[in-house]
Amino acid sequence: MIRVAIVDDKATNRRIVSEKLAENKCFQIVIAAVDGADFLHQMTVIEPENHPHIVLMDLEMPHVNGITAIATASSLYPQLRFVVLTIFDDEEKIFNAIKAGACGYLLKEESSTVIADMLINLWESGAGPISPSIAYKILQMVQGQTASGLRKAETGADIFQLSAREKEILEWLSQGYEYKDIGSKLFISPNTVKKHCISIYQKLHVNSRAQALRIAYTKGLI
Amino acid sequence: MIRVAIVDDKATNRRIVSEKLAENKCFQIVIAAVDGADFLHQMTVIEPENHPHIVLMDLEMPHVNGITAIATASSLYPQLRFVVLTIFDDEEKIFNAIKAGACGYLLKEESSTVIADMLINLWESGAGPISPSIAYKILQMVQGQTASGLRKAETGADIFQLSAREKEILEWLSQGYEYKDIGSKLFISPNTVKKHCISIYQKLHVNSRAQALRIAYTKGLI
DNA sequence: GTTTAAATCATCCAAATGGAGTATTGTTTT
DNA sequence: AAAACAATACTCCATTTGGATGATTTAAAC
Repeated sequence: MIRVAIVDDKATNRRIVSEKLAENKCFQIVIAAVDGADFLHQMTVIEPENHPHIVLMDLEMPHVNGITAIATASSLYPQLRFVVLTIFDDEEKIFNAIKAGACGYLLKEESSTVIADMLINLWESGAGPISPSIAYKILQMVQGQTASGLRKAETGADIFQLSAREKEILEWLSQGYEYKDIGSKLFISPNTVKKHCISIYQKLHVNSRAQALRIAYTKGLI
Repeated sequence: MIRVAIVDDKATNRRIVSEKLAENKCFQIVIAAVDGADFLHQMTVIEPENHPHIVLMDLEMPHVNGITAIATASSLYPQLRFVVLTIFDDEEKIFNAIKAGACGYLLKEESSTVIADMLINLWESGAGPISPSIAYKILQMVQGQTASGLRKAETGADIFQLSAREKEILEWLSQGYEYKDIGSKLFISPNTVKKHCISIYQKLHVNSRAQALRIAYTKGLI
């Protein structure tokens, strides 16, 4: 029997989740709390042998939000497994919840069987349950291609007053194409492409492709 | 119709995957390659309008392994989506594959319907397909509780197995210096610098400085 | 209406680059 | 001891690049 705590400020949500889990007889709801403060308090009054194994935590709650509650409770009760169960899937919240100590992150839109299966799997194998779309966002965090890692193309390119055509050609240059390739793509002579390149180098105050690409990459021109 | 490439050194595996996808009429296998080098070569001879949308990549292959192939190809063909399809689930490989540019990571044990569903979802919504147990390992990386997640600093350049000297020369190249400049700085012949450069290009599977620098910048080698 | 700027294309030339070899010298690894 | 690898260096060759210079056309700016 897996003991589960539900933390959500909406009574309707708590009831829906309870009913979803009730379809499977191996779950037992031992705590239903309205926010983080309520959950932490109930944990202090319940006997340790009746502590929940898994805590389903909503994020948007009054008084003490889910992130804070996870961060606090995971320190006080390291044996608890915290699963975020929410409708929010923005990177900020995902990242903070994970850093706070959540071992899983499920969207409320998941079907009851999926949620039940994943919680049972968490219980049996220890693998945290994660909704596919959340998993992909986490992957992107590891990849570093989001939020912190992305650069805005508009700001950098205009300092050097490159014309639209020059920006276009710089883009192709960065892809590794040579004069005649770019000429074919744009239906112009390779000589013209070369002319544009030299103009670009002059505006960037360099005299080789590698130097131009260095500026392009480091200043966010491409 | 989703065009798919399969890269696996075992003919049996390629056939099994083909048959799994053949159950769903919306997939079309456009490339079947035996290793990374084979795949990269086939990409150069196929017309761009027939390029695959999704590349299913095994990791353990002779000549050019999957990680290197993804790192190279994702720079050369940014529009491709790379999905690792393998039996391995150790953190080292997951981490390297993600850093190399994979957008998904599926275990071969997944059923054909699950694989098909996730690839279709990738096609329709852009969300990378990730097996649940893999997703949890990625989450742990973000949490910073695992070994391979912690030493992320060194990994970038090591995917391509560049020697220390080659990394050094790649660094100078990115600064915009030419053979003779670098030779003077390192007290070696420009001929030797050139030799190193060509070795670097071979390891990166490119054939120009601009292409090498693109990979270097986008994969964090410099 | 003239000026200015951008985009187009060309020719000539010197330098740099990419590629295929061959070869020597040290380390490692086996 | 042999094999593999890394770093060094060279030659020969075709291609690419950077630069200078001149020219035409079109569109926007004054």
